[in-house]
Amino acid sequence: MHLRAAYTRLRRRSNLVFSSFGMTSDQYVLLTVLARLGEATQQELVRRCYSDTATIGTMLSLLEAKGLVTRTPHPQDGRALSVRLTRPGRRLAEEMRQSSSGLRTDLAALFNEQELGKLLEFLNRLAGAMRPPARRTATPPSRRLKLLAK
Amino acid sequence: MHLRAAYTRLRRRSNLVFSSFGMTSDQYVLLTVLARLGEATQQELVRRCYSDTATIGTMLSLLEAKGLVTRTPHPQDGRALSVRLTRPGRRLAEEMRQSSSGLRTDLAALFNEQELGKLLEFLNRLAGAMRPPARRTATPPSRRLKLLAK
DNA sequence: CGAATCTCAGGCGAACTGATATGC
DNA sequence: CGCATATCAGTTGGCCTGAGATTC
Repeated sequence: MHLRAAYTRLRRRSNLVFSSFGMTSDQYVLLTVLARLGEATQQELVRRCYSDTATIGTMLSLLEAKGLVTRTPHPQDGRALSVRLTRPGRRLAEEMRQSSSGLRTDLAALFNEQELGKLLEFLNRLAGAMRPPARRTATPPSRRLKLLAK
Repeated sequence: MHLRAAYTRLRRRSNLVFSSFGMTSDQYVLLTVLARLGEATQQELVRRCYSDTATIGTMLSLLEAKGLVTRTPHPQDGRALSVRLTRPGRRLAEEMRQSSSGLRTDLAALFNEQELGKLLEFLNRLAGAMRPPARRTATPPSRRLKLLAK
């Protein structure tokens, strides 16, 4: 519940900030991750944004229509797409970052360095434990059955 | 981003657990909050679930249709509804709690008592800072203007 | 062949907005 | 009257599933 409270409120406030750009916090995350990577396959963005392929694909095609990203065939892997920010995309990401500086300042004021380290470590631990079951190339031979749907 | 990772993964895993009941983690939260309160107005559930009136209203009318909750006029306040779990509602909440015991065990194993205390305190601090602007019965006489929307 | 990347179609739960009725 | 509680209608963004095409 605490996690829920913190996350939903942060997201709500972020959405408020970004709504003036006609963007959402999820789209901001995507742009920011992309800005940091420079170039990435959709698959990689899926992992880094904790989303799924269909959603990321849809979001990217929207951002592409807005001229914020480009998607070109990946040189080494014909299946994949290489996604990059365009100049306007990079600019928008920067503008959004600046417009959320107040929010980030507020957040930074909440924790001292040591506390922040601990908090991030705790969240990391939690996210690690909740990692989706590692993709197995073949489903393990046998598995406890826990169906019992209502 | 860490908060995002932890929350989305936890929610995803929870949804997986609860999908066998045809329920979502949000609905589980609502049932659980209601079980703890015994009786509540929708407004109170909105606050405790960090949601909004329209969403809670829709969710409750669905749960009511399933026979899990009842909504009766509030005795003291004619505007409000008094929401309660039905017997089946209480039973389902308990079944869902049990079916998620494995998940909760996994979570509990991640932190010792002191760490858990710190984590909850940190999240509390964060949620507190992100609290939506306190409802003012009359907008305060003057207020720093920070509009500057794009 | 199996496995991975991506697209498409459809459906769904939850969030948000704006309007409305009603009771404080 | 203003304010609060709740409902309704409509829209949206994101998640999910299942199907298919393509490439490794």
